[in-house]
Amino acid sequence: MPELPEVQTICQSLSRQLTGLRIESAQQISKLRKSVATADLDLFCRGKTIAQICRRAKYILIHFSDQSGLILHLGMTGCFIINPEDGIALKHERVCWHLSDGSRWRFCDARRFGSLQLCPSSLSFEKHPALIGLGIEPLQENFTGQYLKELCQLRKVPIKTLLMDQSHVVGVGNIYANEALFRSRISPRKLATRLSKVQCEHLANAIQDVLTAAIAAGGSTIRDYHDVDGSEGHFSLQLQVYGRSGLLCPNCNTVIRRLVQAGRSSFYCPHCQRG
DNA sequence: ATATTCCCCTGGAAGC
DNA sequence: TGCTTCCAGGGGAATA
Repeated sequence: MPELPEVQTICQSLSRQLTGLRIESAQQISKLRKSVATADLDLFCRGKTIAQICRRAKYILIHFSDQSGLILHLGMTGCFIINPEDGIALKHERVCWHLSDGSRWRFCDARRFGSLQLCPSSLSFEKHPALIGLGIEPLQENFTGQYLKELCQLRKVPIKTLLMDQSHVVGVGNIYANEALFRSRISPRKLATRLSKVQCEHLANAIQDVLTAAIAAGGSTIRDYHDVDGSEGHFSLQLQVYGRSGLLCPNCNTVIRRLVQAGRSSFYCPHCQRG
């Protein structure tokens, strides 16, 4: 479900609502792809204060004041709800934390592709196995056309597959890979190694532009994604190719096509994206 | 080492 | 109305 803009939006909301609160107790209600037994989770979290919440790739990092923390991933359908304690489990509620202000922070996830991992104070977040192999943050200043060109060199994968590989560039998933390629007029099938310097410049800029615009719009709600307060992301209205096969290209009126790459749908305009 | 394929799981939409 | 099939913002393990 969530890519960088959605995770960023959720992090900002969590940060506003949870920073400074203490965890009274924690409970795992049912398992996720990676999760922690209730007894261990409760022992780990109990009495700790939430100092800071930030994002790395599509992971949410909960920093406690004792330097330990939690590493959360939303998978495809994960979401959070924070509301007054009512003692009633929500549908698909997987983990919950009881907080010092009387509220309950719930991690819900229908498909259970999400994950929860512990990061002890003895281990810095960057060295945690979940985060150690991750690639560059695309909104960082050193993510340039030149950097992307070097990444593409020697790689005989389609550029779209490379963009979605979190060990190279993080945060770009299926929606924004498709949109960035459309904006830079590059075919999703083009082999990474065959991109020119200029195309890499355009693509790096397109990735930054589309992610920035999506963050400003609060992300893209296609079906499941909602912010912590339940609100939808409005960037879905600005999507130009994602999910639009059979509809007309906004630039040239050619019919947008769908193809499958590495098991995921790609959407593109066969006329605009010939490069 | 690096690149596709399959699987994890649930629910909504579309087709018959 | 109901059953079946396909599809979904991710990632990791098992294959080629």
